[in-house]
Amino acid sequence: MNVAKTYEPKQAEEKWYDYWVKNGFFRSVPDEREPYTIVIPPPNVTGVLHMGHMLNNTIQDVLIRRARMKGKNACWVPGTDHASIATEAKVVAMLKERGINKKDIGREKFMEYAWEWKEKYGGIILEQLKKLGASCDWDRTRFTMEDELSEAVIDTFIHLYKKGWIYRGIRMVNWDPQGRTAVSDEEVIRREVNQKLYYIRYNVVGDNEPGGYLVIATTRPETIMADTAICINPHDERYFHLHGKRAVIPLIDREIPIILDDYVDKDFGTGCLKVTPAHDLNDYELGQKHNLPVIDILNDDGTMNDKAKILVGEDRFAARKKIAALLEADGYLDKVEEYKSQIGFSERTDAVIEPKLSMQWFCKMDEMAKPALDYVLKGDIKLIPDKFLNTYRYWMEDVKDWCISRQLWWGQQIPAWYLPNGQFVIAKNREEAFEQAKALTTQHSPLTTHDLTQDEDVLDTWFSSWLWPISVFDGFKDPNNADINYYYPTNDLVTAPEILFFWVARMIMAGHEFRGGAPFKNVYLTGIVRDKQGRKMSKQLGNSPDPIDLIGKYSADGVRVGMLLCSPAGNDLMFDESYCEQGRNFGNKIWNAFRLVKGWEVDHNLENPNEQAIEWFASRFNQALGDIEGNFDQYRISEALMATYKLVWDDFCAWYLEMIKPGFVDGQALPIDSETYHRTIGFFENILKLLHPFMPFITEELWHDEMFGNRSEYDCCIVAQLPIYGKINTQLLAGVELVKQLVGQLRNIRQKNNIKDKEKIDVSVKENPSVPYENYRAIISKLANVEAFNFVKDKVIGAVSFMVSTDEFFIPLSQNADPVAECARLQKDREYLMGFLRSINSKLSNERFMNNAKPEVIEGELKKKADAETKLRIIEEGLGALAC
RNA sequence: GGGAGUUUAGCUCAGCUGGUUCAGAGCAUCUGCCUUACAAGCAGAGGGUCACUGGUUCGAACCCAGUAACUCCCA
Repeated sequence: MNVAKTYEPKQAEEKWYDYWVKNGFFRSVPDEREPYTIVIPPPNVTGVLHMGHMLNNTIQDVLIRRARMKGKNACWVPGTDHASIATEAKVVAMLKERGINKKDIGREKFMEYAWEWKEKYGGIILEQLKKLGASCDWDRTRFTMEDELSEAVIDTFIHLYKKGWIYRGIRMVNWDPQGRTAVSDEEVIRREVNQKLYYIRYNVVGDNEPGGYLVIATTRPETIMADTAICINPHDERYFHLHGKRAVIPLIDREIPIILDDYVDKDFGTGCLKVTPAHDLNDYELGQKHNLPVIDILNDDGTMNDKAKILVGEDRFAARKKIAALLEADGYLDKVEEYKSQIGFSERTDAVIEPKLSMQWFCKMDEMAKPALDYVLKGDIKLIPDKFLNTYRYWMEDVKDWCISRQLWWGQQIPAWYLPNGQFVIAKNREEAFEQAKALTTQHSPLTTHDLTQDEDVLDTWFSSWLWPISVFDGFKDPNNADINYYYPTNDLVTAPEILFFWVARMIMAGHEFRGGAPFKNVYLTGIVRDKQGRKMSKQLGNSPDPIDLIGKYSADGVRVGMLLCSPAGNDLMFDESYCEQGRNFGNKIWNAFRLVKGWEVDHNLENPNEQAIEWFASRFNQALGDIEGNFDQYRISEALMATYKLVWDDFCAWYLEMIKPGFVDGQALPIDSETYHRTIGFFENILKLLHPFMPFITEELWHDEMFGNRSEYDCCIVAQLPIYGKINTQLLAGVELVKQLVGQLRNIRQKNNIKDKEKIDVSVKENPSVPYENYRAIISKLANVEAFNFVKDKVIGAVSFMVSTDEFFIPLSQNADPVAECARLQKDREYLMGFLRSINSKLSNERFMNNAKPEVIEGELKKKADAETKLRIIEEGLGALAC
């Protein structure tokens, strides 16, 4: 036989992926079958595959392949999002390298470069998914910034604006000075950072005494020039003398009022709070309340502007150091303390977020949040695992308006058009805007289309993504088309809990608003992939293996299995390469089982000696099939995999194949009978089907081997129908369980007594055992190399004895068993059994137990008692025979 | 500071409505094997005070209360 000893996955992976694509197995078009739909969480178009994607997409592929094999019309829609901040940052960096400044070339030219970038790098991540085996319908690949999807975004904006749900307003936003854009609350990552708390003296006007100053504590001394008040708690006795006074900002000598508000915590810092409305959210609110002016001293890039009066042009962090020195030099700095606090960082650029007042577009959430919450509460949409329900509710009940504008170019430009007088209209294009604008203006001031200027900003990428399940099926352009009617709502969504709110929740809102229903039925939330030390895998830390390297090392099937082995739903997974190794080894095991069967020669004249083994495995297979189905129903994918793994490795390879495989005579392999052979091929084929969703490549490779017969072009594992649940012979299953225990005992005794596997042994069992062992003679003698299997009336003196269930076995050895050791063993067993009986008897004699316990529990106890008593009697006989 | 979650074998996890002396799986470990499918393997074995303290119960890994550690979310 010239089949390689180890499985070589490389060629198989390429060959079969191409074959699947070529034959259109991933392709889905509406037909009369039941649809099963997944839309991919669109990865960032400029991104590369990381471990999180691997996990996420492996799960989706398992689900989609399984659905396909259950006869559903499975459709997995792939695509990418345009990731405005990340992509724009990359394009800006590329231009910078070429010596080009974004501002110099203007919007249009910039967009050309950006598209060029997208065309060049945009496909990478999808190509990588193919390596993993992802069976997406590539003909349906979408991109959130392609024309049709962009149109959907603009139409949505206009729709919501007309409803009064989109408005423009000045708000404190999270400003990313590096990306020079506002980012949403969800894109801010808070981290605890060691900082310094500066204690700064402010002189009090009209108080020239030596102690005529107050002290404030701040972590941001560079913002003192933006102060517009000092606030104290009206009940703070220390500061009664300051009521109605004014203070002077050091260095710039500007006078500001001292105001009173309960908001100030008397115990924090000095009890005096500097109020800087332009640079702190709480201060802003305080400022609104007290009608304070707003002085913004920072430029968009985080440098000081001329309103700061000093340190103009300095970066905020440089300014902080310098101002501390200036304050100290002039005697305004009381002291500096170490201080720990949470600081926000931009998820995209990692820059420290600057609270900043700016004009932004917002989408009102309250009305949309309510129905979106109800879908989940009522169970129309199931979160898996359901522990996320609480978090979801908590967030949705207190949802803030969504800041949807971004100060970028890469994205859909906001369809707001400004008139010269500052008024604006919302329209799909300049012409429509002009029509609307005309209505706003008086006849005396004629307007031309060129007088309109479009809003410079673009929409948040999530404002595209939230439409994804609808827009990929052109549900906006053509709300009644065949695709959306067939595929939508989708079935399962597989994503990370981190984006439960800003993606999942908003998709539900969009589903309700635009289609009047939920966009999917189940949301499977995966965990975060962490390294062995529990750290989140990230590029910055460099603790993430390259998925493509992993595939090269362990095969795509191996990595898929590796990911799933350590991924309980919703819990983080501590990834380790050794799981992939386990996956690879599993592939090799399957390969070798195949080699074994392939090597058999069939003799049609032979009788089938393996009836029991065959019937047993058929039952065992059906039993496992039920377990696996149950696991999938509950989305316990890693358990479904483990059940499959054990079925294949333990039951099929270690037991079944060993039971039936022909032996050797004089170095000559014996042939196998035709029935056993064909039944085994059938089992193997079913196993390939069961394995396929997890390990698509090796199963497809083996599927096409001639051993399984001739296959037509479209007869592929990927579209084979999963085996149908058949009947289970429970008696047979129970019998073989005992046979397996017996074989285990025999092997154990061999090892303990140094009996070689090749050396035959005789075994006797006491008459009338609980299982008809004579039926299993062939199996037992094969698996344990037993010569004679006898039934005896009495104990065999001098033999090693042991028990399986309540049956007593003897192995006569050439030299008699050591009576002392035998005695000790029996005594130990007796002790255990007596303890066991005591505990059962105490239950059975307990009135309350007898009154309260369910009848079947009591029955169970009685059965246990009877079994234990039988065993105890046998052991005592044995002890008597040994006279110890 | 508020809320949620986790804690079971060396590691990663199961353990459904309390009911076998109930503690289980995979990997890792140890021992013996290169036995003509597979050393990426075969056979066997060892390993746990179910975080801690108390309570409810005839009976608790499971229910309740408190404590500790870790993780996440929100402020």
